Amino acid sequence: MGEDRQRVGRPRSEQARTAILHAVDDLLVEVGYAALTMKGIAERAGVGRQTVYRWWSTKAEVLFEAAITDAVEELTKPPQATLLDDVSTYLEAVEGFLTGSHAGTAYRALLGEAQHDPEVARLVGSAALFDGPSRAVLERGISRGELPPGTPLDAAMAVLTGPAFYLGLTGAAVPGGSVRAFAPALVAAVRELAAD
Amino acid sequence: MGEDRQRVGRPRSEQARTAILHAVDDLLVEVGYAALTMKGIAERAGVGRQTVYRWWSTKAEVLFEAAITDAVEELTKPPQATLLDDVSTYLEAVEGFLTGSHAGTAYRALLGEAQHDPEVARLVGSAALFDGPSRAVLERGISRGELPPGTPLDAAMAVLTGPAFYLGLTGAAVPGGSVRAFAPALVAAVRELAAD
Amino acid sequence: MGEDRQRVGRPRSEQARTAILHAVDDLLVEVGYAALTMKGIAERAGVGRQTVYRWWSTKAEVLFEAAITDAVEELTKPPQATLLDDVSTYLEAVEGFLTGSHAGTAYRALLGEAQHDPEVARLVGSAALFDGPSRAVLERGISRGELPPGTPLDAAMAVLTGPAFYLGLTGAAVPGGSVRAFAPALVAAVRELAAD
Amino acid sequence: MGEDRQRVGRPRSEQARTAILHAVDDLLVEVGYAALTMKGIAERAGVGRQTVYRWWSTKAEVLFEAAITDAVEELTKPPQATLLDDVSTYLEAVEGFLTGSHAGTAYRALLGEAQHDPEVARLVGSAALFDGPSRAVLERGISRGELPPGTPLDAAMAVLTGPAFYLGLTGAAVPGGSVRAFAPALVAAVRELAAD
DNA sequence: GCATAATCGAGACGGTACGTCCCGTCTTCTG
DNA sequence: CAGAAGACGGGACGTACCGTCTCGATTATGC
Repeated sequence: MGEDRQRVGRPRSEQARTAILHAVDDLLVEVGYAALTMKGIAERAGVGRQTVYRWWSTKAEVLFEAAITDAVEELTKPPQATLLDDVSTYLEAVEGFLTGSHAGTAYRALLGEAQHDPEVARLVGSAALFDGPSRAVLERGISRGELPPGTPLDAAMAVLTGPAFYLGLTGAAVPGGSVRAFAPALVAAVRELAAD
Repeated sequence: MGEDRQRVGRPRSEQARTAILHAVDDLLVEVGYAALTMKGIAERAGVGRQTVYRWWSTKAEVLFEAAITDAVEELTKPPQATLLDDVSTYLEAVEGFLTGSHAGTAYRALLGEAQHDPEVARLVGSAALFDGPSRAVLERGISRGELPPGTPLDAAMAVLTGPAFYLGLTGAAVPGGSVRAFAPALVAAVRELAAD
Repeated sequence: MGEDRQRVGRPRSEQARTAILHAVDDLLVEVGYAALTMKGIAERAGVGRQTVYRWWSTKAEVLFEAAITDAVEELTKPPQATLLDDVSTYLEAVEGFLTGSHAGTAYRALLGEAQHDPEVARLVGSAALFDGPSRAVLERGISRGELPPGTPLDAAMAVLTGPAFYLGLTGAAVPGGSVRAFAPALVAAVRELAAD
Repeated sequence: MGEDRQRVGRPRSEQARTAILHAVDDLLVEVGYAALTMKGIAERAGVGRQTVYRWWSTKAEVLFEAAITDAVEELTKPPQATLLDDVSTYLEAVEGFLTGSHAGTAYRALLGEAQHDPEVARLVGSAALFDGPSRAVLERGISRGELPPGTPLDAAMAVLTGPAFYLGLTGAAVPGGSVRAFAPALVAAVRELAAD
């Protein structure tokens, strides 16, 4: 596949790698994405600048690797008994992730950067962060019989994720105080999609 | 308020102001937001650097002023005969704005910057770009009797805007080829919101 | 000539210029030429790095400007009564300059750099540091009648300067303890040159 | 002395050693001394970096070993019939060596480095490159009876070598076109030295 | 003939200077 | 007296070498 880079010579230092990922995590919280620099990351990690560049091209790539695993975990919640509960839980997870979490801050920074850098856009797009969790909710709904088997998943995923995503990204206040209140409406929307 | 800044001396050059706004517009297209610099804007406008800083603090502010009027115009479409048509037209406008338009590129860049700069977040938040157009669609629905008077507008606006916004910002492919296909589902969702 | 660079805009800061020249002088003594860096010069002078590069391309150019005036002064001694005394004094000046003086250290460093950088070679060659003083010694000898008017000056200058230069550059011990002892022999050599 | 370094283990590779010396020779000509790097030498020689460092500390040391043998050879010319011819031939050899030869370029580079690195100065001083050849010329003069037995050799060597050395190092044009023209004057100077 | 040991090429490591770019401020001349 | 021009101190950029280190592989000696 390509995973066998370099067979001779000194092997890559796992210690340096984790020090860099930790440094980028810490610095994002401490100084914010705008003030995050490759120089700063290297110094914080106690690592040569070249060592960072050797394995990642931009601060976006480092941040992506540092944050994406946590991000997926935060969005994955245990199954609920009903579709409505499942959707409510998912919406809450999305809201919490975007507005209150560490990994979510990293994701928003990356998505922001993606708006003016196609390279980062490709990187972030490759994660398709919300796809797995939202698809799981829908598939559980189908297997429970709460949704017809022909439900168009891609469209339904966008319907489930969109509103909370929009509120999180624009920083708008959540109407009604909690995004859980959207659940019945979005379930209705998904059923309507399936009916077409 | 403070509209009478400077009563003696040479008055502010309107010519310089518009040259700067045009320059920022052009440069955004030509080099992208990341490579947009205050230095570059001043040079392109044929203007001293200080003159730019005198009226705007950051490139985000210049861009905001240059793009926001166009943005509102692009999102405002003539009323349609039915709620369903109105929603379809609105969705199409949002999609076209975010993915295909000049002003939309500026908006996405600003929203991106807002993810890592609270100052810009405040600026972009103050525009609440989608609020006017989406509220208008809903109010027309109410006045036509297609929606109950008690429909919760803020929540409904997020439901209408969210899916297209999500697809536009993440660069995902639109399921079914057009966002118009979401209209029936979103109308159903809005009605469900109103029913609670 | 070209001395009128920049007629508009902020003028060059004389304060920065002298701070840089002093810094380079100090650093040469403190850390030596090899450890002299543009970065170090700028920091020592309390000046931006770009400000150094704006007016000089290399550390050699800065050092040249900082040292060359002093160098000429050190090599210029008051006229003596006889050619022999004049030559002795000149030889002593050359020796002292190359082995014991501040400006001489700078000159040796530059001449060293000139051996592997043609640009520096041109710069140092343009100074022709020993030409003025050695020619003056010879012309006084001619005007006193101690040397014939037809004495070939260029060759005589090389004969007068060469031995002390050779000893100074190679770091060899001076035979007899003082380079003054070479004077009678070199006067004889110059007379022989003139006789050809 | 210390010639028995390592008695067990893999012996030093003579092949690597000569590859390094050849590489340094080639690179000096191709890129010049300033752009000569230990990294470049190792890569050109097809050798690990450590292998170079194991046997030489600096690029100056490698260059010294690569060039010094050739240098001595170039300065050693067959004896001539008379002192004047011997001196002329020597002067020509010095000039050709410094300005036209491969080994001379290396010597000039090393002498240049010696001006700002005492370690290199010691190394180059230890060679005393011109001592052997110039002393030979003088001793032949004495044995032929053209010079008195008491001629002070060290001073005479500096007188013979200095002018051509000065012209070669400063890159000045040779007055009269050839250094051979200096020979009678320098012979006169040496005789005057002996007479004191 | 098998362990020991020093060499080899390769290449990653922590550092540091390079020369460039832009930041936001300042100081001059020009209209 | 605003505006253009452009120099100022500062600091990050991405690159190149530095000299050291850690690999696996190779090639001698000595038990």
